[in-house]
Amino acid sequence: MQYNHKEIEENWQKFWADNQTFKATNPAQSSDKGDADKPKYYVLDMFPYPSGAGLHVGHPLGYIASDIYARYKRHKGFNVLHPQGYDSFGLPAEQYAIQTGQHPAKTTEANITTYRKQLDKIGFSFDWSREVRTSDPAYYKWTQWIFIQLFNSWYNKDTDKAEDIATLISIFKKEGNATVNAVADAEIKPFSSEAWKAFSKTEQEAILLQYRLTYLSDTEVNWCPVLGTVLANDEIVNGVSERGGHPVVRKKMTQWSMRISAYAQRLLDGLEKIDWPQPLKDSQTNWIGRSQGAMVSFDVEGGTSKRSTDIKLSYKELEALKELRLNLSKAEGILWDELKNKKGAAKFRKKYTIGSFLVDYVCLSKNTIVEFSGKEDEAARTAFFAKEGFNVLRITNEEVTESVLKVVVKINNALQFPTVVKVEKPIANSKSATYKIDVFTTRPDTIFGVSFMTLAPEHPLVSKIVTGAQKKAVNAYIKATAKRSERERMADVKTISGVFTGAYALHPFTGKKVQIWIGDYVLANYGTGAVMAVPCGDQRDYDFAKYFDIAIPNIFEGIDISEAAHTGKEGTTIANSDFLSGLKYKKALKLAIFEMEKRGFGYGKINYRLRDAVFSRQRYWGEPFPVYYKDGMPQMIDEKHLPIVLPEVEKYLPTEAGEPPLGRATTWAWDSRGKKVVSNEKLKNKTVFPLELNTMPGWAGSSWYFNRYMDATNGGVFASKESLDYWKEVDLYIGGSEHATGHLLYARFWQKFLFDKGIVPVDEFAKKLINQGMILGTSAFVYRATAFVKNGCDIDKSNDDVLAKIPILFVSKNNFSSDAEFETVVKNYLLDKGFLNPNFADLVMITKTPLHADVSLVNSSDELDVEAFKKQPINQDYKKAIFLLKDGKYIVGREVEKMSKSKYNVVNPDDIVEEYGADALRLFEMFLGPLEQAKPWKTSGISGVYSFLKKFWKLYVDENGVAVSDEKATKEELKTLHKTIKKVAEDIENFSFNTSVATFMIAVNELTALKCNKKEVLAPLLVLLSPYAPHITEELWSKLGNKESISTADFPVFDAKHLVESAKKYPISFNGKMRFTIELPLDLSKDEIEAAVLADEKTIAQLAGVAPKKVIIVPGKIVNIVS
RNA sequence: GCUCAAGUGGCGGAAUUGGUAGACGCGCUGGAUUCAAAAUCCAGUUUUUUCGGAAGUGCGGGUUCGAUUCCCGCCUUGAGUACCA
Repeated sequence: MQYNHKEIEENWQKFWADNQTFKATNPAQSSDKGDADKPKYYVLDMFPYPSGAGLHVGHPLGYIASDIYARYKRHKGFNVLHPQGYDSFGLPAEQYAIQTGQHPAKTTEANITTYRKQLDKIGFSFDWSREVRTSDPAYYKWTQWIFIQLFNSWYNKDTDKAEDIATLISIFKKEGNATVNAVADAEIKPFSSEAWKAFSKTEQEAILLQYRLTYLSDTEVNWCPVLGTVLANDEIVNGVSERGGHPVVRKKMTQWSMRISAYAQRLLDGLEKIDWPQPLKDSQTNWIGRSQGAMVSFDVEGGTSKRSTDIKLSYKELEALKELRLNLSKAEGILWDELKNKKGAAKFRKKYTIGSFLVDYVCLSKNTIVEFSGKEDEAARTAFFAKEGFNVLRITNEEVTESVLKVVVKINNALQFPTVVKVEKPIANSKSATYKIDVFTTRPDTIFGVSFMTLAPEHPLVSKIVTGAQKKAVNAYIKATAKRSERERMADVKTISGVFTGAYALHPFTGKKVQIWIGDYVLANYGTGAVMAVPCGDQRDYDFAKYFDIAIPNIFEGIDISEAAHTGKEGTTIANSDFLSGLKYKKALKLAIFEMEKRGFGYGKINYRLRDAVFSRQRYWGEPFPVYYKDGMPQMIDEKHLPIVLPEVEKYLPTEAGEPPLGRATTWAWDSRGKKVVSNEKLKNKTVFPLELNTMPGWAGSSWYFNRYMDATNGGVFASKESLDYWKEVDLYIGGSEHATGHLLYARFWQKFLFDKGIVPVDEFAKKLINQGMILGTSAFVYRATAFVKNGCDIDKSNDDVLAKIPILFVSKNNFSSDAEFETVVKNYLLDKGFLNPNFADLVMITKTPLHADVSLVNSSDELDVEAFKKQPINQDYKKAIFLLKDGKYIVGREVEKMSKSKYNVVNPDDIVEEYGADALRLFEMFLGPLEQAKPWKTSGISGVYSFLKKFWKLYVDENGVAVSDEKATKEELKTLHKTIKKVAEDIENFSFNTSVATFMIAVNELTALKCNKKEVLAPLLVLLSPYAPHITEELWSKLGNKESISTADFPVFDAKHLVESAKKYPISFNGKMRFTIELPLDLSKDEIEAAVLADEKTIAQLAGVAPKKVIIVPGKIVNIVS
């Protein structure tokens, strides 16, 4: 009986589908399988976008790996959830629709059918009963629902989580917005509770919009005119659109945004507790871009500014303070032990200066001071602290020594119910200055090196401060900058440009005048759009100063800055900086911030690069928003009425008026009374309102699909609580690294939000993530000879004739090794065959042009099927071409490139499955190399795993059918089996699938050599191999008489006793170089080994009479003789 | 520029608490079988060699009895990212 992969695979794929073998059971569902008692394991692949091209062999790589792991976990007794679905909204289907008029839903449906067929052929253990499609209204109903939840939430920095907007409204009603510590729009005006109540409904809504986690605002967006839509930052690569490479410009539009910036710190912190690849974590860290520094406010010269006259704390005083902090009294120490563990919003500091007072403890976020009573100036202190907005709690030494817990309770109460509340004050500054320039800096320690300031040309202050004389130049510069696209500005980093505004700022410490410039090296949308320039410490500032001849004061001790700025910070000592002089970076940084805070013109701040994510797209094929507009204010449609289904349109293009495609829909208005979508004609009615015309971006649906799989068919809720609590999170997530700053960041953001709202039980959705490497194609090249008449030669009629005679010629790779040789070979051939007149030989030059040849025409020895090549329709022109062979073969050149149609190197998995079977494909994809690594595909290699499968089959089956005996296995056979169990289990746990395929090959080679046919060995071996090659193992499993699928058979247990050895072939090395081996019993002592080795004649020969200096013996491992 | 990852036969790759470098497979060479081919089986395949050996994991150094593995410097390739103050 021969191994017939086709028959076997078809049968078992049908069996699995008919029996729903891989359907995962939820705990609530009644189950005859008893799966709910098993521990759960959730294995997920990043679901694919079903493109028209179908799958190539690179796509299933990750799916095969996750499938092996899922199957392994089933053998190990887990209840495994392994679902699959489609990210089916997207641009390609829409663009196809624009070109052909075909509805994207239709194209998508057809593509999904193709994908499903291809996937089914590979034998995945997906639970298809849980399939999701993001474009299915039953699915996007819940995407819309999540959007509404975001709209109805705000981010409370005090509790550090998202809260219902109702809590915010009740605060507004009670005390206005002064006490609210929220992540919100930058420009929010303060108002009292009375003012809030006096606002109209629309005004109130406009204010709330500034706090909501998804909000509508006029934002500068990346507009791509060719695609007719906005793009998110991560959809732009090198200044052009990721899809299609079209130019992108900045444009102001009213857009929905997601307040992801509220989660910047938590997204960063969360990375520590998830097992994701380091490079991916690095790129998320980079993208979030946390930088620690200070906000500093500079006054613009003009008013009658009064400088703060506060006495600054000298370095000595600071040191003394530090001393105080370390030497606490007994009571102080006891209390500090309790307070220091408080984190986050109630974090305490000890011995801190407030104004000119030193307080014992302070919780800055809660504006609460705790100090021991009995200080001389208590009355003055209380008054000052109250003025500054602090709540003071006084305690006594006795209280603490008696019961520190009581004191802590007292403090906690004070924190919860503060009597005085601080008014969030802007940087307090000398009020007389007309304008201030706020800057963010990561190097407040270098503030004495400031010699000028630079504003972004777009900075709103520019027009206000520019002086008469400079107005013309400044305006011209702004105009010139605006004309340049973002891309030009980015590409052109080297050119230094800028204009002096004529205005001066005052250095906050020294009061010295510094020039204010504008320059396009300062970006309007990062930080405050302005920088304090420290030319000696920043290369860009340095270049700018050099170019415009501005002073470059040196504030670094012993550093030469005549050539370049000094950007290092460790080990540098600050000089010429007043109270900072003589300090190292770290201390100077702290002290500078300390002084700024004390004097009120600056404060320590953490800045993030992460911007809020624009959530509107001017496209058709995406989720519609559950939003209508009343009085220009967005209104959410009640969740009862979801989904709001995508309307039909005639054309998928924007309207003539420039509205998104949904602007073409004729039935796209919301009847607020009838609670349904109605015809636009009814918009005249007072209760009918226009619906949102934008759709959601591609990442909306993919930001939560992993939760939906847990309870995919639930019509009542997003997923039931029991299901969410049971499956919790993805245990293993496999997919490409290209989603690092897109999908994987947004999904983490939504998960954290859903967690805050108590909807999901965990705040990170995937415990472990693996990025599979790309499979590259191995392109094949043929080399065409092209003849030219050399430059400088007279071109006359005869030259044309010379070239006309030369035929199209392809030269086999084994004919030449260099371009020169190529030319010689071709010329010799042409001369030989009379295609070239020897008189003109020197006039003609031959060059080599490599052309892609279809890889399917090349065999495993790189030999091209020339006849088939000529027959290909695309090679019409080469029908009569001459192929210059060698040894009767045409050998192609090879090069590794990305798989793509245009390179003719795409391999379709269907063809591989047809010829070698799904099991061979699965084994081969794993055998190619480590999962995470990029590696080239070469179809010829598959013969190795294919013949392995045939050999494997032969262990069980001979000409007459199954030939497995019940005899006891030999020691050798058991050793092979257990060696294999151990290695394979370790490999799967470590995701080292390539090495376990090698292990299987070794096992089969050994068992074949031993002529093993014992069931005792062969039955467990089937289970071991079944995750990798499920079809052949199912077939043999049933042939052995089993009635159930192999998929839940117990994984064989490793028993170390089968691997125990009595002797070891010791490698004997001399000075670390292995020379020969000696077999010795393993139970010898060190001395016995040494004696035996030194007595051996090979050792004596090697030593050649020289006495060994030292003998190193590691029993069971190695012997090393030093001579 | 910065950050990260990786450099091992003709090719994909294996080997890490530092202990026999090149497992396994492809390709190649020779042989068996066959009228022939495919398939299958057997042997060989890092380099060099005076057939005893010797050298060898990108390059240079270091630590060690012993380094593909650890440390320092450099080179190359790949990926990500960038006027981020």
